[in-house]
Amino acid sequence: MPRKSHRRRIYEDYLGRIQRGEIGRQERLVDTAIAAELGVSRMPVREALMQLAHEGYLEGTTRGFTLPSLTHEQVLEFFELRRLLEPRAVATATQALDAGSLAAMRDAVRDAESTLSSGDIMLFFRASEVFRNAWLAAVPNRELRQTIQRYLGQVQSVRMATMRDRPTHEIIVEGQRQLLDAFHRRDAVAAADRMLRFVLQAEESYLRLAPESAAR
Amino acid sequence: MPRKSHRRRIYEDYLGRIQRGEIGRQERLVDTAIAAELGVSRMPVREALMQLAHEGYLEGTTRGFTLPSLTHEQVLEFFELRRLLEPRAVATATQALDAGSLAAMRDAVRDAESTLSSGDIMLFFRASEVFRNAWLAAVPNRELRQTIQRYLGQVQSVRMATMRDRPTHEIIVEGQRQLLDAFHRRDAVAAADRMLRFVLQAEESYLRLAPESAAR
DNA sequence: AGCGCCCAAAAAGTATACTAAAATCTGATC
DNA sequence: GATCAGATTTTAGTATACTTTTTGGGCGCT
Repeated sequence: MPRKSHRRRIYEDYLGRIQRGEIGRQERLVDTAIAAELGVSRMPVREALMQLAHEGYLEGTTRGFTLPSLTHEQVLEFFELRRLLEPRAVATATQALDAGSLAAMRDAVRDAESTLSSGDIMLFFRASEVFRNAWLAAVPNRELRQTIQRYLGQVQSVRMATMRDRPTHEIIVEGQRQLLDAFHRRDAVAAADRMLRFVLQAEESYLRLAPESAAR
Repeated sequence: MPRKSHRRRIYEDYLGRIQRGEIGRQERLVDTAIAAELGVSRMPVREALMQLAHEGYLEGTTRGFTLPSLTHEQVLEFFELRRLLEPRAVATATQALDAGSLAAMRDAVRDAESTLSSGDIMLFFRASEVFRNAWLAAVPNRELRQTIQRYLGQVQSVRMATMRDRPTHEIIVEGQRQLLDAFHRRDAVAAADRMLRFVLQAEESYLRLAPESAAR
């Protein structure tokens, strides 16, 4: 009777939770516990969790699955990938964005701006997700898009942490404003340039906030 | 008593077969059949095959796992990724290569040159693998390396096909010669430039040999 | 109290069995 | 001869039970 398999539904459920930052760093996902909660057997749960692990969203330990613990070095490595891929990605997206995506990004930037005074970090976080997902969905190269999505899922917790920092908060909102402007003007070159600057600024923020220490 | 799990051994076994091109395009990998052959149950085999599918090395169909069937568009998308990542990757590898890797690449280029007259395509193919794996292993950025490896596994069949073409054969050997020269001189800039040209040439070869048609 | 050893609990791994869905085959009907 | 319905087979999906490995804790020893 299930049009989608249990495995697939559980996979999508937990992928969403991870991407929305709903899984704590110390939380341990164990197949038997989840299976009992959902009223299914271990196997579909186990396979869903293993799939998430294979895709880098979780880390399999000998005592349940947890969020991957990134080292300082790994975070810097992801920033190198971002520098290489994201400028090109936004450039190609600029030429493919439709009116709906542009409107969604306008709303997202407005929400993000409002959090500068309200201090609502969770809204800021969600608005940033909306903004990013909107342009990312417009990237025509599917493989490029998936590659970016893969590592973005992994650095979720790092982004979460840096976004709580006030100067970083302002930098991100300003970056989104200018990217949006470039999108509206269909200026792919400006978008690429701004995105590269954006990534470099994010890296600086990270280095300033996490000097030497383990990345979380 | 198995130090490694069945799943892991089967995974590594079939990953190797795929990467060495030992799996035919029409071949269907079915867990029950493999399990019977190996004398184990379905589950470890199933999980190994699913892991390979999650990582892009196989495609799960309703009738067993097969090699992924790439569309023309997908192949072009992978070439875009290669243009973005591989020049940077070789540049950083240039500065990290040790003597052993350099020696391995010298031997590989020598083997590849010999196949220009002998026509031994399989030796040429293996030598190219050795050459590529040698510099790839020296890329310090682990995430970058893994990203490259992921898509290289998928375009295996396309590479196989283009390498049978005589002009392409010559282009590849010449590219390897010049890359090796840059590596020896520790000239990261030259290596990056040559790799970009190499990827562009490979793309041209592909377009010439597979005009419009599905990529198999 | 500190140390190690052994045992029990927890979780991964594997085996087996059953169910569901999809593809292929078969034969009847037009 | 073509086509379609149903049966059969093949394979994926799930459930359950058993085994192995790992970990943490208790217990005795010094």
